[in-house]
This record gives sequence, C-alpha cells and structure tokens, in this order.
Amino acid sequence: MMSENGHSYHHGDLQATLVRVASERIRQHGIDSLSLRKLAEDAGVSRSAPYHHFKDKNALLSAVAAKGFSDWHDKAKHIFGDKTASAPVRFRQFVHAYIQWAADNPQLYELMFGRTLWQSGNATEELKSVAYPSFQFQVEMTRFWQQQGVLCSTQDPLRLAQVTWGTLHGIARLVIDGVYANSSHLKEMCDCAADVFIQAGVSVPSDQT
Amino acid sequence: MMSENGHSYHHGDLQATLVRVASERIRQHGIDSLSLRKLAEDAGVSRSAPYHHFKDKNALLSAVAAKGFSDWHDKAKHIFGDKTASAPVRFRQFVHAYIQWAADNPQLYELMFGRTLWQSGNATEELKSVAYPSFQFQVEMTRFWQQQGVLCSTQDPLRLAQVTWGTLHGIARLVIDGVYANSSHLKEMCDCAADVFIQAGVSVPSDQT
DNA sequence: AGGGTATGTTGACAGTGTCAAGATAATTCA
DNA sequence: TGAATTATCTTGACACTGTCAACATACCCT
Repeated sequence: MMSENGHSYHHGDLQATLVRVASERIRQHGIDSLSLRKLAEDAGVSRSAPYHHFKDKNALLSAVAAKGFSDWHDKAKHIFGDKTASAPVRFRQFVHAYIQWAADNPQLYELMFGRTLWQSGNATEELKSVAYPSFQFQVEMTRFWQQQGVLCSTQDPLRLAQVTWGTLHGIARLVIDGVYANSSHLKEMCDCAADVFIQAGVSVPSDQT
Repeated sequence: MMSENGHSYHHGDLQATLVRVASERIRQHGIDSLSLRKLAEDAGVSRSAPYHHFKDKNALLSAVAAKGFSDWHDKAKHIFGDKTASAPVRFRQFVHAYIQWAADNPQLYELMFGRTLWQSGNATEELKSVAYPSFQFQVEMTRFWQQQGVLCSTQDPLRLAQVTWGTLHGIARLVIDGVYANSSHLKEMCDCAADVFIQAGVSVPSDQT
C-alpha cells in the first residue's frame, strides 16, 4: 500500500538503494563522515532498517567495496585485453590507468584497500570472493609481461606482482591520503615508475598513454 | 600539594604523559579504538583535561606521529650513514629496514602516513615541520644512490624518490592493512624490490641484510 | 597578600552504532 | 479463503564518542 509520500511501508529494494546511496555519499564526503543514521534518512527509512539487510556497518561498506572491485576489474581486463597495442605500451597504459582510477575515486579506493575492511578480518566472505580474483589477475598480468620481456623474467612472478602492485598502491595511497600535497605531476611519476620496471632495450614511446 | 593517592591536583607533566600513554595504547590496540576519555582515565585525569594541552584529538595524534617521525628519521640516518657497507648494500639494507620498521610499528606507521592526519589539511604545523625534512631526506638519499650508480641516474631524483618511496610505502601499507593476509615472505619481497631498482651490473650479494 | 594564569573538574549536548520489542506488510500454507 | 509464518520497518533505549561552557583549584609573580 502506497502512502501519500510515494513509497510503501516496505521500501521495495532497500538493499540496493542503501549501497547506491552509500556509494554516492562516500564519493562526495568520504568514509569517515558516513553514518548509518544519515544514510537511512537519505534512503527515506528509519535508522535501524538497514540492519535487516546488512549485519552491521562493516557489511554495508563491504558491499560498496565489492562493487568497486568488480568495476575496477572490468576496467583492468579491458586495458589488458586491448590487442591493438604492444605489450610494453599496454603495461605503461595500465600503470597510468591504475593511478588515474585511484585518483578519480579516492574515497572508494581507500575503502577497497584500506584497513577499515581488511584489518582484523573484517572483510565479508562476499568481499573476499570478489577481491581475491582481482588480486590474482595482477599476478597473471605480471606473468604475461615477463613472458613478453617487458618485465624482468628472472623474478618469481608472485613476488614481482607484489612489488609492482605495491608500487602502484603506494603512489596511489600517498596521493590519496594527502601526503603528496602536490599531485600535479602524477603523469610524470607514472612514467618514472614504468621506466624503472620496463626492462632495458624494450622500445617504449613514452608519449603513448 | 599531594593528595593521598599520590598525585597533586595539577598533574605536573600531563602533556608528555598523554603522548606517552597514547603511543602505548595505539601500539597495542590501534588508532580507531583510541578514545580521549579512556586515555584521560589512563593518565589519571578527567575527560576534558587534555584540552588544556591539545586543541583537539587531532592535535594529540599529531604529536604522537611527530615523535614517530623523529624516531624513524634517526634510524634512517643511522643506516644511511653506515660507512662500513657499500652503497648498494646500504640501499638494500634501507629497503629491509623500512619495511621491517613499518611491520614492527604498524599502528604508528599508519598514523604517520595515513589519511587521519594528512587528509584535508589536518596536520599540525609542528607535525609538518618534523615530517617534511623526513620526506626530503628520502630525496637526498635517492640522489646519492643515483650518483653512486646504484639507482638509474637518468631519472629526475625527485620523481625517482617518489617512486622508490612509493614502492616501500605501498608494500608496507598492503601488509599493515591486512590485504596481504600472508606476510611471511616479507624478506623475499624486499629483495625483489631492491633487485628491480638496483641497476644491472652492480654487484649485490643478496644474503646481506 | 592578592590578582592573574595555568590547569583540572563536572555538567551538558549532539552525535554515533547497535540491539530489543513492537508494528505492519507480504508470503506461504492448510 | 483465512490463518500462520516470515520479512521488513519503526520507536525506544543504551553505552559510547568528541567537545564545549562554567566552575574549582593550585601555582606564580608583583
């Protein structure tokens, strides 16, 4: 039964609405200032209604992060699968795309890879099942680039993947967390990182982004 | 005038005591679970006494972080100034020491380099005055290692410093934040990172830590 | 001695996440 | 169909939090 203000006693699709509204609030105001109560108000629902769809605040944040992972994973696959560019060029493109995506979605990135969800086993099973394949993909890409001679082939793929990902993650975090007050030279930093990793002798026109 | 329970109405050195107790609580229980009220109770003082020594919670955390910076800076200078080891060996040692220090002081590291203090200009002037020289030192070391042929000399020292530091920071964060559930291969990761950065042709016995 | 300042205390306020108990709607089943 | 079960939503409540105003005490300097 519809009430006069346009929604029934039962919201209909509160679960999805909460994730959507939460994502938007996080994008605009960050994670810290996100309160379940304001969120519920935004969704036009009372303060403890969300608890019928999410165990607690942590579970809701996990759902938001999970969506972020699948979005990023799609993007990464798209870049990696672009057959029109050479392997070294695609590596450089990937470096730029990673940092750019992080810089474009700072709050979401922080949620996805920050301590809020991962420390002390807070991560939901659903989140893990989405995130781990994304981590694994990083290793697969690394192995491919090693085979192509783009990255050093004598290193263990897993270790090298951890280091390359660590580098991207570190730069992203320093920028996002505001430690680098000046983020105007992001592109140059990306190119420098790519230069360091790409094996000598590989031809890489640096003007291709 | 001393009361019977052993402390006067005026605490005597509450400022230093608060920083000390806060550091200890942070080390043991993390930043999130630190409340000013419990902290005050630990220091044997009422809940709003700290406000006579710190503008707000943020200022107190800044003081804790500042102490962390000076501690780390001392350690870094010590390693870098060790004249008994060759330049490449010292670089490798620095990599290991950085990650090890971060892994040994996870909560403090997170406070020092995390968004809590740096995002949206929360950092105290005092904190900045301690942190910035520490950042600058990273650039000086990088320049030195470039001159010694350990690191690629064709890169801009500032950019390369950002990338090398970014790498260390990224690995540290991934481990600290619990994204790498398994941190048992830290040493191998450090060696892999050092291998990638150290220029080919430089002799580096990897068994020296 | 007395006034000013530094420091400490209690009371209060608005905010938070979370739960229990009760209300309402949808769904399932006899 | 009607009744019972289940899903969903609401209000009340609790224990927290950071922070401020008002007041109390102790120290310091003239």
